Amino acid sequence: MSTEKNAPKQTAPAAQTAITPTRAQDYPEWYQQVVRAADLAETSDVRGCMVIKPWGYALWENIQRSLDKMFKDTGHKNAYFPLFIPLSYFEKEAEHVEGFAKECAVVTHHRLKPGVKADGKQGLVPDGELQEPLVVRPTSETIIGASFAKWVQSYRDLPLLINQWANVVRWEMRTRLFLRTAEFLWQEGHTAHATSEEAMEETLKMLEVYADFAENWMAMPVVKGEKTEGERFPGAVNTYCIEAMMQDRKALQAGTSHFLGQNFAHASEIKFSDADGKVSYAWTTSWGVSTRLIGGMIMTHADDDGMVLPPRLAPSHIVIIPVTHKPETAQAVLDYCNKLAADLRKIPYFGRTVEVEVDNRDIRGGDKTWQWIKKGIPVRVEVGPRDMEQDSVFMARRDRGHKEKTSVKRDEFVATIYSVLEDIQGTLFARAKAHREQNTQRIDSRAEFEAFFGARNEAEANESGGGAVKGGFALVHYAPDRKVEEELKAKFAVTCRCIPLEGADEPGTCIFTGKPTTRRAIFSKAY
RNA sequence: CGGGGUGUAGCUCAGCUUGGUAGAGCGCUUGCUUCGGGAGCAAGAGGCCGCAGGUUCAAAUCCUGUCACCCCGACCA
Repeated sequence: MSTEKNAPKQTAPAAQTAITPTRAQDYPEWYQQVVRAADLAETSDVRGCMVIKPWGYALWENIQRSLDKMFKDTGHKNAYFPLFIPLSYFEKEAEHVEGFAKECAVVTHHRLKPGVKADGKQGLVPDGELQEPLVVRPTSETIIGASFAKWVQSYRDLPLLINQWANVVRWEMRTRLFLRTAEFLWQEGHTAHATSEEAMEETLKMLEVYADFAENWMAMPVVKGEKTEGERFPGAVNTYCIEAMMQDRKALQAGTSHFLGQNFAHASEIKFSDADGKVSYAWTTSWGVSTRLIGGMIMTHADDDGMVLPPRLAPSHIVIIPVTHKPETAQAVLDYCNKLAADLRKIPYFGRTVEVEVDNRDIRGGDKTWQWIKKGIPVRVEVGPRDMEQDSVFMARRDRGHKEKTSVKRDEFVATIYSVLEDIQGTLFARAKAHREQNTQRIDSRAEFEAFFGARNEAEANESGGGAVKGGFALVHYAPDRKVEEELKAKFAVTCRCIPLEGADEPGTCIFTGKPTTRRAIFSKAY
């Protein structure tokens, strides 16, 4: 980051924050600092790849657990397919190849031998060239399609509802922790159906599951919508998505669900005999969400003091910090804290029990407090000799100011912790939703549209940062047109995020072409 | 792939223009004091200055090459 750049702002007296710079000063840098301060992940020596640290991985495990149950509840089974895809499989679907060709890692050799490397030094060099190169999966439609072709013979084998938890590799030019990394973790659902209607129903059902998860677990409000042609998944007939607004008012595509028609069934020969003995190609879908969701959670909830975790997914809910600087009471306080933790851990909370840390590390209390604030733990509790005497605890919530602490009777704390966590969860969602609504505008002319996004460009250009910055979600009448989208992207860095599914039809005219339309679309800058 | 920048202690960086074989802050270790709170003082550990050549009595510093990373662009279901 550039300290010179931020220096003028520091002339105004500002409250000290745990994260520097603040969101208003330099949002992208703030994001990186939050990831680091919260100990979620770090960059690795491998280009574009991240190391997910225990606190971040625990968050991913909670995402997995919750989503996995939702998938199972809707009839899906987990399976696992190879990391390597023969190049010839990949070539079967023309649009698909074209869409991914520029970002593929390719395995061409299968052993090493001593030799002279590219830099002229002695070392190990690849040897044993493969007859057919293997592509490290950027997505698995083709390799799973090959299995589906074997598994499906009759209409009685359908629907086939499969999910895979896996890593994938996309050789992106520019990467950012969680938001876009060369390797990332995700789940990919792949299903095959006898009819187009069933496949479409599945596509929308899973979109609904994603929206439910985003809003009710991540506390991240989303818009469900359909992508325009230009933003579609390569090879898909329709792509649906959930889009969320981040705190800098840019959109994040948080999940996608694709109706693939019979394109991949043709490519992979997924055929079946129907009840009349006629052979048909299956209708397939695919849908996925990734570790990008963690990036979305950060940019939705985190503040200038670091991460803020929604309780339903938080790796841990409560940290108890014993105040043990007086040796004569230290052990008693610690015992009291451990007993409190044990009682809290008996309370069920969204598929698990309340998880509690007793932080008895030998470091200063203030350090502990700030570390946990930065990690985003929902509730902090301090217990010292005086609290113990009164049988009470000193509680602070991450959704409120760090100085706002209240003394609560111990039994009341235990009795109300469930509703406190739920209250935090609700507050985070309400806050994010209000932010989105404040920054969503219905726009009815091209001039207004340009003012909405153009003003922001000027603000960015002169580095003024927060304050009067405009932009956000623009709800406009739009008749899909690739040329218009290309122009808007070039001029304003704005893309059509989706055409929202919800809400009544509203006839109008496209603000760019004047063609008649039936619904409004969302335009925004995006990650 | 085009333009710009940076590689010096675990982290953030200074030193380089005007060559003389290394510094600060934070972090870490130890001690004392302090502490219902992101402490103070003191001592200590830690780097062949990205890599390879070259110039020179002498290179973190100058020259050439190379690698890596970052930023802007292109690209990004």
